[in-house]
Amino acid sequence: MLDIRTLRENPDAARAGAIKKHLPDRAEAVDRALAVDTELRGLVPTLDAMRSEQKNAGKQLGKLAPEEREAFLAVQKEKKVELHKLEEREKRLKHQLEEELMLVPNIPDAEVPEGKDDTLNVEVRKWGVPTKFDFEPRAHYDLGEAQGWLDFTRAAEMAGSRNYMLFGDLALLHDAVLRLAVELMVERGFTPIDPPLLVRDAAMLGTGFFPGGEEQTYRCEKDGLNLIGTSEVPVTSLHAGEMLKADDLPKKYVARSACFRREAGTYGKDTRGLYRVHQFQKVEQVIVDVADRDKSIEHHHAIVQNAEDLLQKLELPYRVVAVCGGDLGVPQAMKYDIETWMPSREHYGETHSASRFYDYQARRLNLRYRPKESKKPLFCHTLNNTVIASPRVLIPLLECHQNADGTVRVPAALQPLLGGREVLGRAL
RNA sequence: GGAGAGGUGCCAGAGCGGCUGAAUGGGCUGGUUUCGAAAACCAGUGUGUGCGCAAGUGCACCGGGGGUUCGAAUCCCCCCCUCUCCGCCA
Repeated sequence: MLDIRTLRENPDAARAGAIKKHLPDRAEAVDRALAVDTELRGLVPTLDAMRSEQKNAGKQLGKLAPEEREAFLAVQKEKKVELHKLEEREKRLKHQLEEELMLVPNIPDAEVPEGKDDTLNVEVRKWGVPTKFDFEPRAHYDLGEAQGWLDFTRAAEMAGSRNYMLFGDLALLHDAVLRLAVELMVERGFTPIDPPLLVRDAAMLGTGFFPGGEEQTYRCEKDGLNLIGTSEVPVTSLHAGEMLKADDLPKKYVARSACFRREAGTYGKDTRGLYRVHQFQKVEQVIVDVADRDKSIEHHHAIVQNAEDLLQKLELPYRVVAVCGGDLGVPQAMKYDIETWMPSREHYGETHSASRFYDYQARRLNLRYRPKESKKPLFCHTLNNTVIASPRVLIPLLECHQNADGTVRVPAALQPLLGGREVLGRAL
């Protein structure tokens, strides 16, 4: 969340930010928060004075003559009732302020392009060229089913739509690509993590998925737990409530986990194949560092580069886009997506999402560090990016690397993880 | 699931109705000492928020939320978490 002071000093920036994100109702939260804040600030001095008086009165009690005591206590009792009423109101206002503040989106950076949805994202750069075929290429679902690698029918039968099962070499490829991603990141100094998949609301709220993302989240109501849609949630929450040492920063983590998404409201969208599914595996990179905007931007570029390097090892053409305001999430200040070429879609399809938050998440998570120079604790900055998400990345892997006979070429980087094999599948 | 023990500042750990925002130790900062360092010694050092140019000062905060009381870190209730034992189980 934003600092209430930011709202007081520059409410227009917060409002404009929500508008740029095409969240007009969230812009209204700015004004509601400020109204509550004003009321609260009017109340507090009165309350402080009353409490101060009460405290001192208590200390004087012992000095009083016994016959004076009874009258004194009667007066104190009355004052207590009055104080209690005001304290109730203070409590309500504080809760309200917290609620409204949680609704106010992070302010998008100036460099975030204007636009209402992903069609207005702006291409930043491209690597490789969309694959050309001298034969009729197959879509991954046709290829996969023909090879006996994929079964959507039975998966849907037992688990509902948007489910899949991977078999044989495709199951191995899926695992190999995830392992390659983890290896690359560990080489680059990231600490591997296997995180919890079920988390409390605090983690969802802290990372900015709640309020707002409840409909996208599978919830285990019996235990009050939520299945994560990304390991960003448990990993960024790792140090919630802590006071980190400046010397221990930056923290760089890479987590591999299953991810679960309800995909509510996407009926009829991307219904075929492995593109939009309820459950997938993702390797995610997370950085927690000091509160320095330039450093955050630097990290941001670095984590995008990490993902690009992996895609290049996988020999997949991709492009990087700067995500526009309307396609930006509530907590993000700036986001790059990486889109990988998917022949069956005849388009680049989103495979990665790299966000920087500055201190927006850290503030919600109460994630702080003690800077070296000043002694005042500051909120950390957080960032994250996909390293790889599978099976979605299997779409370009199968489709771009397919041969005319239906076999699939294995990029050199993956061969050691697949027993040295250069080709998967049989001639169809 | 059953039975106990506990959650206090950056960390460890006392306190168990007012004199406690909190002993003590560690850490950290500054100083003395030293050619320099270590050690030793001295001093300072919580977080948030209000007022103030500042020095300073009011208030809140001892896992979270309620309650008792003129007054709660301390007493009572609920919840969360950690640990030990028993049961169950991968």
